[in-house]
Amino acid sequence: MAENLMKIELGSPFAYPAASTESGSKDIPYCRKQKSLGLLCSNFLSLYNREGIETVGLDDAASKLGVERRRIYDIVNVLESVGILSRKAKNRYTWKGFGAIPDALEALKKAGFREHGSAADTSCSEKVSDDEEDDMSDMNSLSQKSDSTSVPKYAGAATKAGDNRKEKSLGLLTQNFVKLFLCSNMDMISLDDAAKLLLGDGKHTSMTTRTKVRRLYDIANVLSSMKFIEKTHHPETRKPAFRWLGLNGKPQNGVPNSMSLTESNKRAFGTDLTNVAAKRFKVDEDANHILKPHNPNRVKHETESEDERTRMTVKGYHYGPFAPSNAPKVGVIHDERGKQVIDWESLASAYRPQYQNQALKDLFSHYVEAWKSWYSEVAENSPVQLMS
DNA sequence: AGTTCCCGCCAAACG
DNA sequence: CGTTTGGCGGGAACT
Repeated sequence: MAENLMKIELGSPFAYPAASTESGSKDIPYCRKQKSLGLLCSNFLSLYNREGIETVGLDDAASKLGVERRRIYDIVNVLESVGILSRKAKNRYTWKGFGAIPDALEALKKAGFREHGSAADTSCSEKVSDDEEDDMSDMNSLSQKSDSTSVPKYAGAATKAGDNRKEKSLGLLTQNFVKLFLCSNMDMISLDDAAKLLLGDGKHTSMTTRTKVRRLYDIANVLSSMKFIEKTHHPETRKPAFRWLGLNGKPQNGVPNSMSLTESNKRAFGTDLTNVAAKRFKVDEDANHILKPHNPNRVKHETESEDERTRMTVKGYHYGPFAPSNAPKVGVIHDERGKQVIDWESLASAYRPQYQNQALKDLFSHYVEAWKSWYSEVAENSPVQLMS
């Protein structure tokens, strides 16, 4: 009997059909697509990404977007992980805007490297903590107390089922997911693999993984709507995976002349701890990536006709100033981090991961190592486009 | 049949 | 105690 119904706000321009218990059924059958987190995120962003906004209330957002509170928490948590929002108080978040993203990502990258500074580099040149100024952005609210933030590392005993709540938060998961892209050489990964990696130690029950993957889907949808990542497919294995786009397809500043001065613009875009040079656009996947170890795929046809948009043309909603970005933005930054032009996915499939739960860290190093050796081999063989 | 992932129950966390 | 947050996983929409 304990029937607990959450009431759904109606009457907003986005009011979803809601489960019409009986009768009625005059309108749309129900379209899952229109209720996706990704779409909700787009709406959320276009609703708040405008001048004048400096705080967002959860209740306000929920009713304006026509969704239950629960959904707002999901959106807000991942947005906060990327720096767009910041929890100010109960029921209230501070709008930081897209301008805060670069710094947030930078901080994540640093944190990521700090955590598992393996890498097994030949010279093992640990980059001393030089870098004057240091991360300007606060240590982020998500960074809990000491303790191993993300990846719990190998731990023989149970991780003291104490504050597991936070360790499993969507926000933390998001950050770790992003770190995966920022700190490793892999720029394409399947959610399943990501789940295993981020699962940390612990026993991998089929169920725990499933749950984690569910969460990753949620995150991926939001990140996708912001164009941080893009869904693709592994070249050989038709397995779906996500590729990191970073700050490539989006304008850095929403408004042309941000009112007053942008206080958060301290450093230019020299950001990158990985050397290498600039990458040019995205490397399309197409049918040309063989796992041939000697594959001189430098030719890279720049066709990129894989665009078949599908611009999620909702009934009548529009994103605000950002999202779509089909046209070449003029003020685009040069790429926040030099990524290799080479696609590492080829060898990835060759290495067919089968790691289980023992060493995620090892796996990590493996990827790096594998890529390195392969890369140097190719580099010697051909010029590769690494122009600085 | 497998993948994607929305819904909302219900328990921590926080007044 | 009531609220706010937000894990978590069933199971339905979508390949």
